Amino acid sequence: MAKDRKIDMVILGLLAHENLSGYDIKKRIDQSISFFWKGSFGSIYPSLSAMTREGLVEKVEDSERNGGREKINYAITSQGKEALRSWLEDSRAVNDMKYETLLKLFFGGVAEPQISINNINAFENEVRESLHILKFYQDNLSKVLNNPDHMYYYLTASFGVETYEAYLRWCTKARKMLEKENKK
Amino acid sequence: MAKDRKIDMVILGLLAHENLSGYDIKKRIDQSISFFWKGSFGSIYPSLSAMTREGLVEKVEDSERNGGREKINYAITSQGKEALRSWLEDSRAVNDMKYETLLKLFFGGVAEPQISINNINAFENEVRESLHILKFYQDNLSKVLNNPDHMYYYLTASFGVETYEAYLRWCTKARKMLEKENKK
DNA sequence: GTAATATGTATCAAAACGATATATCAAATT
DNA sequence: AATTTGATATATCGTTTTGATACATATTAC
Repeated sequence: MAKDRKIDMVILGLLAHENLSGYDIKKRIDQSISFFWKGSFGSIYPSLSAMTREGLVEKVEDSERNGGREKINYAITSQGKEALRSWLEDSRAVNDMKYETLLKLFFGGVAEPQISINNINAFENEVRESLHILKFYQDNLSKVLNNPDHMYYYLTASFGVETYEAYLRWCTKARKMLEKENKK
Repeated sequence: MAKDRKIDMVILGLLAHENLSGYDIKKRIDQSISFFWKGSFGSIYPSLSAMTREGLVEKVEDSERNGGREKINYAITSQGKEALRSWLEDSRAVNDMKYETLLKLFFGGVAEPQISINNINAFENEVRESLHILKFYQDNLSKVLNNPDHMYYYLTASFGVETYEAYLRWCTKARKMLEKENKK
């Protein structure tokens, strides 16, 4: 992977809006972008250390600490903002998928069709659930499109809705084909 | 990541059909499944060594060597077939996305809308190209559906076509919204 | 002839994952 | 009042994967 650290951009992007701790960053990732990007503590904390050393972020006082245990808050620096911008302005982007469901389906021929049907059903259930949540986000965001930031969030949510609905259409077609095969 | 090595299943799945070398495996991955799963030499060769040690695959003679340099061919063992099957029969699957395009869009608010339009255009061009190839595959596979294996390949190709077309529809909508914002 | 390209195996540093360790604090339970 | 539970919070470890590079042989092009 050598010399890239995409997690840096995730963190810088989030810090561009508000100061956050490593724990907060993880929460934001899980809540808002996890359907198209994930991040673990094992990459977040080392990235914060590295970026502090490199001057892209800096530690700030834990203001408004009303209870809860002490936390280390980070702020983006002007250098960090520059790094974020130049990444944004570079239209090259790597979109990397790992669909274990498709991997199993691709090799489905070594087992009975029913096995593949089960795998598709499990996938479909997960997708249905996530789609529900995504639609809820999309709906809420559609009401605050006057705020430019929210428009960007709305567009990513819409991407999710559009693709997840495509997944479900495919599930129906694929299952039909496999059930036909199963009856042979 | 600890204790999983998904690349093992990719290799076992491919070896279930024919004996292959590490180099061949890489080619098969790039040609057939790269739109939903990737694999590098840096994971393939260590996996082959580990699985040989564990008895899931074994080295076989390089039959039909008509020129070309010497290669190390591998075959799946009965133990390997068992491992492949029990993975297939487990309907739990992790589908993990890394859409750098969406990441950039999510943080689009820190730059001008034109930047995001450029990013979407770059994405759209890539998708259009891949869709072309996927449709070609799908078309060819639709003619040989009598072979059960080909049906599974057809279904994965169809998944790609369905989702890539959804991507393109979304691109058009997103661009429109951003162009409106750009004129403000 | 020789330069460029394709074939082939292998390893390395860096990045990311998922699990785990450790600790603090608030709320609920006993 | 003491204890357990669970949320908050930081950090690190072993494992997997990536992408780059090294190295060597065979084929094709000029």
